[in-house]
Order: sequence, then structure tokens, then C-alpha cells
Amino acid sequence: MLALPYKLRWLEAQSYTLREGDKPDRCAILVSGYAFRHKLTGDGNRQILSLHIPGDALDFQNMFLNESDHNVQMLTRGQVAEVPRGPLEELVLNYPAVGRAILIHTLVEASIFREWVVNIGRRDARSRIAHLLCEFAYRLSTHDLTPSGVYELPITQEQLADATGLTAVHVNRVLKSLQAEGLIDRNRRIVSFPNWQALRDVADFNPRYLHAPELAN
Amino acid sequence: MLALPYKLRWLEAQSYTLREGDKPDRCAILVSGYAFRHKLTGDGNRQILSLHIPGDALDFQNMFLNESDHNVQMLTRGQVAEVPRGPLEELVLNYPAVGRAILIHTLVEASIFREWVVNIGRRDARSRIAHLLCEFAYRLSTHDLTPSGVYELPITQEQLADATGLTAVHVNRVLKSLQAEGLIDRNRRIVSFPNWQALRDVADFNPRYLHAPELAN
DNA sequence: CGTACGTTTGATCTTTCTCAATAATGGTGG
DNA sequence: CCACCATTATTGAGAAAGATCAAACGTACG
Repeated sequence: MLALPYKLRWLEAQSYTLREGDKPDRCAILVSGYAFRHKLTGDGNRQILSLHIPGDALDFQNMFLNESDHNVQMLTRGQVAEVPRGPLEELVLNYPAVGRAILIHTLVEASIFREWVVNIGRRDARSRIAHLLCEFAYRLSTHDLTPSGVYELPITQEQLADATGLTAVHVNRVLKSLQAEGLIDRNRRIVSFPNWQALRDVADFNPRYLHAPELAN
Repeated sequence: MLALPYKLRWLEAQSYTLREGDKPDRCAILVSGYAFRHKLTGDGNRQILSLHIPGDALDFQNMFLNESDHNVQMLTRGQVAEVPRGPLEELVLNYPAVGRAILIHTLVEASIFREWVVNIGRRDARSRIAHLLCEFAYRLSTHDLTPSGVYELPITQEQLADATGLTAVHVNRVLKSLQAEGLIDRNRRIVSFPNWQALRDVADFNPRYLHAPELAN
């Protein structure tokens, strides 16, 4: 996989790696910084579909399809490795071990989408937000991206609202109440979790859907 | 693909083809009838994740993972073809054309999950329900499963509620109001759409996310 | 130092939920 | 064919979560 041609590139916060309707001709792998997927409704509301951390393949979801069905945008400034579509496709299809790894990556991402459906469809605001925080922290920690248990949450309250199907005002209030209860500790965008187990309980968070062991190979 | 060993089997409504936590050892392809995926929250609420029509692979989402993260259940009585895991994996990994088809199928299913996130997260009850009806009708029609423009919707209002993140009571009211406006026409579980374009508008339905042309190959 | 963006707060309004009861419907055994 | 039962659908009244509107407050950054 490392033998593929690629181009490292810095991207500013808010810049797009892919827009809905585009025909993808390359796949960006996130190297540093954070990114997110989102989609807009007809009346202009935004729904954030996933958050991405270094190591994630940003455009793979659309790579084998003819046109992208959503947008991928940088959350912070960061670096991506862009791999052209042709060689990547060839590698994926002709090397079973690679094909298997990519398929698993794709299936795990689908599993995360399913959990988001559950989160937004069937949990109240408090659990929803707690769940998103748990997921983010858990993913960072299984990738050894957080030495400390202190997380930089590179996301505005408005983006958090768009990720959870709420409004920014309500997110603000819920965040404050989680803090008042000692479930989270915020200082600007820096968050820590004084009582991880209690937060997990509030969030109804069960990491099974992240399939961490399968991804470890 | 047709050379794979498989076993045809009838399943009753409500029977499971896969449960959360199971280790999948086979993949069921739906031959007749309808099925759905769902997940339960910690306090027992159900969220339906997708509806399936004949031709869909029911267990593929978990096939390459070690344990299933959700349940798959029959909506109606119907028939499935069960393919054992080993031969299917081998075929998928060693035949690029098959691998490609499976990958595309998987990516399209992920795209549908994303649209459900948008639907539940950012549309009101009326649009949500209309959207689900549009999706179902559109998928049936692109598979030539509905000669007539009249659909049997094999789903209770409670299931519809669990699919849209609403309550059964509210679904009932919305359905009645859609009918009063002439956007749908119901007689028991039989539905037709007297004004498809108007329903699409209400639903904010854009079939791009279904990637019908890519699936046609 | 001013401007733009993000956060916080209050007051009020709406959508949707909850609880509870009643009516249809479909299927079953006699 | 009919009576009975379990589901499902429908309706009403009241409650609640979250949305909306509007304003003030911070903070980073050019």
C-alpha cells in the first residue's frame, strides 16, 4: 500500500476534499488534523455524518461510485495524502489482503453510520452528545492519539449540533449541564472526562460497533 | 456467483437471520419477502436501520467482521438463500469483478445509512415519513418489483416510527395528514402516490444517494 | 482596536411525546 | 360461518424536550 503514488498536501480548515456531485478521481487519506463528512437538506440545514481522525480514508466511500453523495471537509488545518483513483482501485481489487482490509474499513464505517442513526433517532440530547464525545475519545485512544485522557475537541458547538441533530443553543445548555454534573470538564476546546464510566453510562456507549479488534490487523 | 453453494430456506415474519453479538458464519440473500435491520438502545428502544427488498444481501454488513453489531429480522414471511462464509469470502477476494460488485453494494448501503442520518437528524416528521416512503417506492420500482405504482407497505405504524425516530402515535397523525392532503392514498397496508412529484418535494427526496446506475451493472 | 466568530443566557413557542382509552382488523378454533 | 383474541390503528388531552428569536458577552486575530 505504501508503494502507491501519492501526494502530500496541506489543507486549511474548512476546505473541501470532495463535494456532493463530484466525480471522485482520487482518495485522500487524512495524515494530520481532523475532517468531517456532511450533507445539506433542500432547505439548507446541515447534517454532519462523521468525524475523522488521522489515518482515516476520507474519500473512499465514494471512490468506486460515479458521483459523490456528500461533502468531505476539513475541520482543522491538516495534511492529507492523495492517492489517484486508478492505482488504488487496481491494488484493492487485485490483492486479496488489501481488498480485505479495505472492505473491513468500509464495513466498520458503515457500522458507525448505523450507530449514529440509533444515536440521533432514539437517544435524548444529553445521551446523544455524551455518546459523540465517547466515540471520539475512544477512537482517538485506540489509535494512540491521546497520551493523556485530555482531548482537544476541534469542533464548535454549532458543528456539534449539526452532528447530533440538535441546535447550537441546546447543545450549549446540555454541555453546561454535563459539566455541572462533573461528567465533563471543559476549558475552551479542551475536554477531559473526570468520570469516564459515568459518562459512558449516560451515553449508553458500547464500543462494540467500532470493531476495534478487526481494525487492528 | 451462482456457482456458490447455497441453501434456500423459508423464514417466518419476525424471525431473525442474525443477532447482535453473533459471529456470522453465513450470508443470507433475500429472495422473497421483506426484512429489516435494527438495533436496541440500553433502555430498550428500537431503531430500525434499513429496510430490505428481494435481492439484498442481508448479512454481508457483518460477514468480514467478527461479531455482528446489529440484528436482522424478517418483516414478512419470505425466502432467503444462505451462502456459507468461507466460499463467499474466497470468491469476493479472489475475483476482482465480484469484489468490485460487492464493494459497490456495500458502499451504496453505507450511502443509504448516511441519508437516514440526514433524514432523522434534520427533517421534521412529515418529511421524514414522506422520505422513507419515497425511498422504498423508488427502490422497488428500479428493481421492477412494482408493476403498478401501487405498493404494499409491509410495515406497521410502530415499525415506521422506529425507522424514523418518532412514536407510533405521531406517525399515525402524520400519515393521516399526508392522506388528507392527497399526497398518499392508503387502504390498509396498500399505498399509492397520487402525486409523486409533490410527495418528493415534501420529502426532499433526491435519489442520487441510491446510486442506481452503479448498481445496475 | 475593531471586527468576526463563537458562546452564553433568557423568554417564548412548537413539535413531538406520553398516557390513556376506544375502535378496527385479521386470524383462530369451534 | 361465528365468537373471541391479539394486534394494530385512531383519537384526545396534557406535558416536555428541544427549537426559535433576540441579545449580550468573550475572545482571537488582523
